[in-house]
Amino acid sequence: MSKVEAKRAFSSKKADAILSAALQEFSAHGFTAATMSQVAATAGVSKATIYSHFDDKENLFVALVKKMAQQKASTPFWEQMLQGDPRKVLPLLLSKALDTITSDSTLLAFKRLIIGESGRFPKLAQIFVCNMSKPSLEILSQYLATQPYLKFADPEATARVVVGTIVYYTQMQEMLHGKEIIPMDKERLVATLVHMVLSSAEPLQSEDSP
Amino acid sequence: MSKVEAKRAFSSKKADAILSAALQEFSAHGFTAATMSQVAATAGVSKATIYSHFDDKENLFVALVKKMAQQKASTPFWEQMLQGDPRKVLPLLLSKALDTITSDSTLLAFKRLIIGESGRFPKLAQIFVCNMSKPSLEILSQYLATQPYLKFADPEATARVVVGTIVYYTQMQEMLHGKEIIPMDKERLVATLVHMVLSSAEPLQSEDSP
DNA sequence: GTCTATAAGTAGATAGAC
DNA sequence: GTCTATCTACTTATAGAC
Repeated sequence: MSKVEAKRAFSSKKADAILSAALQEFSAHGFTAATMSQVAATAGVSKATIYSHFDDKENLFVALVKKMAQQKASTPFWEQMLQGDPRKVLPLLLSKALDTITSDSTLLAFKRLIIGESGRFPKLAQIFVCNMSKPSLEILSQYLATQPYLKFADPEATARVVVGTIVYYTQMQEMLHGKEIIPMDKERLVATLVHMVLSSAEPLQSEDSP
Repeated sequence: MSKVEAKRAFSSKKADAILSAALQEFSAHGFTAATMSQVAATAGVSKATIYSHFDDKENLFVALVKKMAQQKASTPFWEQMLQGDPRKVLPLLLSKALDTITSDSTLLAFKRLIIGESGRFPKLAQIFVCNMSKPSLEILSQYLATQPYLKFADPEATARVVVGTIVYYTQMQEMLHGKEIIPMDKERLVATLVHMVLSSAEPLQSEDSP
């Protein structure tokens, strides 16, 4: 990659270090409580260097969210898992999704940040929705809509129920520290959700008798 | 109520005004960005008066959350709605719940605040879960478990799916400003969710043939 | 109990040396 | 391009008058 291209993509060694530090600091303390001095220290640069790369604190925050949005929009993983019989695929997928989401504490803190600042930075919340929520809903909805032996009356709405259940569970248990207050076994939830999804579909034609 | 009782309940005219102002300011700007000067101005008192009622800023925040938790834990409304045939009750209840949640912008901002600060104030997040989330789940779970003509394999998990769907929808559409990005008609979601809940239950015995 | 005035500290942002 | 040193504004919290 040429120097010009690197410049166009806003990526340099220092800038990356700054954005990485910004992720840490903003996630840990929130937008306002995070200080430019601490971001500089974590990034191993001076404050002045930050200001030479980013206009101001707000701008740094915007750049961070945009970077995370395009980086974490890794849908290919889900797409390759969503193939085959829902009775086999859904339990595995949802179980795996729950494990992945609950174990990524960096992403957890980042989501706290986005939601917490969504009132003051609506545009950034929309970037998050556009790049991270929308693709998940669309991929799952698409999968449900194209099942050969199952007819879902409203695949889009069904996808909302599925994703909503997963997201709500992780928010309650992990994000809001509700594990001990409202305990719920992960597999119980997955089993119930899968059962609800499958029983709501009409069998389109018997797969045993062609 | 005697003066002593009023004191015991930590309620005085000034303290109430301060807590009310704190709700506004913290909700609008977040914990750190909200200033004690602005809280004082909104409450119509001086900063020193705030510090005579509450030890410090953090303490004021804690007092606010505790007050909101006991005030907004208004379950009696839902309890009286949850009576009768689920096929009639659930559509009405869920539709009403969505309307109520999406229209209360004060509560919306407060939830942003709780989630945003849940990393730095885990205890407050737990108070929220304990007083606002847990009761909803329990009441709905109880209702599902006691249906005479429907047998739910796991009422608790089913309640998670229902509440999760509702909460996720309001978070996406309202909290994160996703209305135009991922539009979804409210009634479509309710219809699909109700269908999924009912179709997942086993008919316990015919209600037409006793 | 409540206010005015102020102390003490820290934030974001920049000027100028290298 | 990056750093050190600094400026200005604002924050929490309090001391002392009423």
